[in-house]
Amino acid sequence: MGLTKTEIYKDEQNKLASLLKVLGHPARIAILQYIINQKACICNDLVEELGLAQATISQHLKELKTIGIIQGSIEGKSVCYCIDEKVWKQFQEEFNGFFNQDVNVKQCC
Amino acid sequence: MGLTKTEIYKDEQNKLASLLKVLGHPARIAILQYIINQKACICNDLVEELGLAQATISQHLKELKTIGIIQGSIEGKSVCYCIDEKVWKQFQEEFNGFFNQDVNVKQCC
DNA sequence: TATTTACATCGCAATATTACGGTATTAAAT
DNA sequence: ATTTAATACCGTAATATTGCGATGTAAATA
Repeated sequence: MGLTKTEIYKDEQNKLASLLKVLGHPARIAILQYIINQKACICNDLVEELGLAQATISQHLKELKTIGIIQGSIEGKSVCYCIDEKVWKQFQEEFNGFFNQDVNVKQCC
Repeated sequence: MGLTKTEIYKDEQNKLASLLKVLGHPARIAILQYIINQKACICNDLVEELGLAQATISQHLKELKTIGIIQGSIEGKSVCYCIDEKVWKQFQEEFNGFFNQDVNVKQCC
């Protein structure tokens, strides 16, 4: 075990859950916030901002890249990471679709 | 290792990440959707809807209860789970605050 | 009272995640 | 040409998560 049974869920549920899972780590939230506020964009700046090893930051950046929310472009010997606006907006819609839906609270509890 | 270094992040970042982490599993998304749509509310109904063992469903329900998004009330020998509307709305705001913020896409990438 | 039903909890095995040191690569600087 | 700097990737140890069978518990029912 330790393996999620993805087969039994709808594609949408798996997709939404996997996005939320990637975002469900404080380092990745922090990285996104730094990038969004333009406090840092270069990997090495993030290493100094957060107190994590370079290998660890690189790994988190990779996961964020996997879901497409950021993209990196080589800038000399550094890499500049930015939000992919298109994907960010897709996610906004995805999350709004779920979290901003009407909750049917019948008086069963 | 394998232990997240929570000390180095802001409280808000840790909080948001931990909410997202709990929601980052398809079973928990599916459970929330069933409850929201009133397709199921009783634990045992969820066991039949999803194809997971009762122990597993119970564990996922527990995690959802931990973040307060659902609450359970004893109903004879069953337990009825419902969305906690107050908490749900708090989460909406929390998520909207993050995902609906303006993304500063400077032309660095 | 004995049995059944609906859950929660425990304990385990399998797998995943987190964090990091070490190393390879590539580009700039010397 | 060598060195330095920035980063990706690999392997590994520690820990967390997933899923489930087994067991315990409380309420309903026979």
